Amino acid sequence: MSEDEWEWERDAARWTQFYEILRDRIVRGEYKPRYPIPSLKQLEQEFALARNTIIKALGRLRREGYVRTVHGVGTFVRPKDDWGHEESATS
Amino acid sequence: MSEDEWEWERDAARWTQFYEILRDRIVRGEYKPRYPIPSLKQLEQEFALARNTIIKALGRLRREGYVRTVHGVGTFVRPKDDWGHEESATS
DNA sequence: AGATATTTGTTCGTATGTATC
DNA sequence: GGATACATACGAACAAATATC
Repeated sequence: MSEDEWEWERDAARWTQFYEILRDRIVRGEYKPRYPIPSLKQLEQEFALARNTIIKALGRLRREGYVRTVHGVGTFVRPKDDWGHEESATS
Repeated sequence: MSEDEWEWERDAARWTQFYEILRDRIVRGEYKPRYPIPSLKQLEQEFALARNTIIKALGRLRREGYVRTVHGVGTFVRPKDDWGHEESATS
């Protein structure tokens, strides 16, 4: 634990780099379809990022079909077939 | 929708022009007393302005008694009696 | 049923870096 | 140099939806 100290690049926005990290974890299977990714609070702590920054990255993952969010519950990885689809209707 | 493309004058600061637009909307009654004006995010989108620019305009509206802001909630139009008063204590 | 905790969502506040005029 | 304006990022307050006890 406490990897801490993420090395954020200076030439790219943090929320974009963070988006890529999460997307990689999904694609690599570290976060599996139908399961929730860590909560905002956990992500805030793991990456030492502000809530808003995380939400911005999740918004992109959502738009691109990688995750689905349920208010008050969590954010879940969607089936592979949905990835990169800019919106679909599947679970 | 998507009026987009506001014609900003070149000879006046944008935040001043924007302040005048909001003030007009209040005076004309488009934004009514006791009701909230659009959120920062909405105003950012409607006018394609930076957050800071909007906040600067709201600061003047606040100082002149047109609106009252509650952190985390919104910015509300004040009663007509308060307009142009450089600060009062009314709601 | 009710109270509390968790989680996501929205809102305003502030600060910094960069670029432009 | 100063004022303006944009993008980014952190912080904080408040709210809504859900889950748990």
